Amino acid sequence: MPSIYDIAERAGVAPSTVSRALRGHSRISKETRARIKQLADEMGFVPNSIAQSLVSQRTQTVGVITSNLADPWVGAVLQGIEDAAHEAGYTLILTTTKDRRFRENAVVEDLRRRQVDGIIVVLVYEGIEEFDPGSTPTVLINKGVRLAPDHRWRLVAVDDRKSAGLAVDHLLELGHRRIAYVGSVRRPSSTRHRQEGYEAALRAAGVPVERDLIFYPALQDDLSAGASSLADVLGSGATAVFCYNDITAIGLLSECRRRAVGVPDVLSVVGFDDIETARLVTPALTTVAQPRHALGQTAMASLLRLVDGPGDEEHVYLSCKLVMRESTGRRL
Amino acid sequence: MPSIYDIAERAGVAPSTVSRALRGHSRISKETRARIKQLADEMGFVPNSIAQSLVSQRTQTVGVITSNLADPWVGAVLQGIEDAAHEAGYTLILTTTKDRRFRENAVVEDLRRRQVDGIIVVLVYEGIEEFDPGSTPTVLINKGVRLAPDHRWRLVAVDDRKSAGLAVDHLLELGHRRIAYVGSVRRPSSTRHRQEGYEAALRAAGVPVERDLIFYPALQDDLSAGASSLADVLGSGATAVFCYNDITAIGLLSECRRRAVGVPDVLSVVGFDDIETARLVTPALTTVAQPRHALGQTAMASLLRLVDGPGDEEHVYLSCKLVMRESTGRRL
DNA sequence: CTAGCCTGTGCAATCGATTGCACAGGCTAT
DNA sequence: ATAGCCTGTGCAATCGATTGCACAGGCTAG
Repeated sequence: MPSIYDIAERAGVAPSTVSRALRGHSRISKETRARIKQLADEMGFVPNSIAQSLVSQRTQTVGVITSNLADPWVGAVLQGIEDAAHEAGYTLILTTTKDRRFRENAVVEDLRRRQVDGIIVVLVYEGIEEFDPGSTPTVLINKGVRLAPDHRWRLVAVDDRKSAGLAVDHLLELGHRRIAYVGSVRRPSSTRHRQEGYEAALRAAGVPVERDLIFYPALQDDLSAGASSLADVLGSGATAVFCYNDITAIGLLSECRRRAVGVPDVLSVVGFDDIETARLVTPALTTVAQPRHALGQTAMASLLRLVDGPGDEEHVYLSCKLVMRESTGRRL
Repeated sequence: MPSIYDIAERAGVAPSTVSRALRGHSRISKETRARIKQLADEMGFVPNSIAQSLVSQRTQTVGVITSNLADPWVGAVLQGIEDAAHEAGYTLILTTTKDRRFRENAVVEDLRRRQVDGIIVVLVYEGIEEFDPGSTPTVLINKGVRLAPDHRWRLVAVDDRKSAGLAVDHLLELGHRRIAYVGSVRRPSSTRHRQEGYEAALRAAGVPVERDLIFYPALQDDLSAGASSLADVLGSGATAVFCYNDITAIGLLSECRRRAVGVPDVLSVVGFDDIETARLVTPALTTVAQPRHALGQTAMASLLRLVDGPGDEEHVYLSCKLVMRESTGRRL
């Protein structure tokens, strides 16, 4: 790999002249510049950004900490981050916590060694109170956690409360009055927010909130939790149900099929997340789509502002979109 | 951020002594070492790996080029790469081609600037004949492409031919004799390999290959392609069908439902890929699972060998596994 | 004719580590 | 007693760039 020294020698000038010629310094004569540029091309010169970083004290790099790369939600967010990073001339360094909570800090040390300009944390699990990014500018993207605004890092997240309202409003508009909520025991924080949104939407429509329309199936696995909740949901006299997430809704949907419960005729079902399967099942699932790509983009934009000036960034909450498909219909 | 110079000053020794103490050089006395280590801790010293890389000429970094991070297949492979990389003390630098073919070379230049020790390319599309990683050790993971063994880079891929055989053997064992194949017009290379595997399996069982059992629906979208092929498949008198991928199979499955065609009673259906949806649809889809995580791990292991010695690595083809679910059954 | 300015280039320090070589002092072996 | 060895530390070069300052030569202005 040729360096500017090799070019300098061949061109019969000093390395500093090569450096200046290549970066277009104004005091280098047109001829010298052209000659050096051509020589660099011929020799296949590629500037060593490691050396550049050492002097500039900037790596043009941001570290990304994810829980699990195989999670499609994480992947979509990551793509949003990458798009924004690429646009700004930044490159991503990727690490994972391998779904083991409290491993975040070990990972941060690695990133600090590598002198990342900033850190973005993308997690699907809750509970990272111990996390400490030190002095490195950090933005957190999380499915569920809602942080106090005085934390040292910034949060970009989905507004669970408002988004849940979207689903419930849709069911109300279809004429449903007895609407059930099936929550998740695994996500105490975000399920609570969605339940709050559910309740608020009902109240706003003048529909009383009834405790016996709210279910928290005890199973750890969302799919079977959803399936197991069907009996209760039907027993409660509900004509529609809003599920914590798509997996729960799909579990419930397949149980409907097994028991020949018509969807949406007998029961309307709404999920949350808009995973790929939602559009693939029959009937296709009506659900609330998270702006996954935008989460990533927004986080990156936020981080870049943090890296440049000590901007007083606020936490950002993005709204979701309702995606109407075939699993919801008018109350008959 | 304190450097070894700051520590040296405080400890009253030379920077070289600090460096040696911290890395456990044998000629540094026990006391000096302990004193310096403690001082480093107190000052919150973090070694600057940028500076280390400059002298060691190694960044302990591999560049990963992906087509699209939002693709779950890519995500799973990536996780395999990360696991193996982390184990070996390497960190990943992530870039994408944003699904635009022929952008790979632009991305490579970026990685070379950053002095990556090696490159792994993870693509879902075919056709990268122009790709040139230069002198950087490179391993390619691809869903479909089969390369001549004299290429400058190594390939880690799934053995499409053999894997397709798994699916067809399963159907043969269930007593099926008229087995259809639904291919994809979008993946000329890999669909051909799977079709070859399909034909080979039939022949091996003494079942003649019939051209009118092989379909290539003209639609670009796999889901509707699958759905649209059902009429032809049934018309051909097939009692079972092997689809190019899960999306095609799922499209076909939902068309079965719409037309009240019993699965697996009337028609057995097998897919390929084992996407998440395969286990979520009803009936759950029997399919061929790709060792996605292992693809990543193997590629990383291969790359590390390439980085160390100029090993004469061969291309590696991994086998898939059949996942039996509910969409296949005995021929009635 | 000379002081001062502009243009184009080189010198050398710097970023934060690593490492070959030199050297001082104490010890052992002959 | 002295040569030679070991131990513990420091000096200075190096990796590949960037950049403030110096300087030479040509030009313009007075």
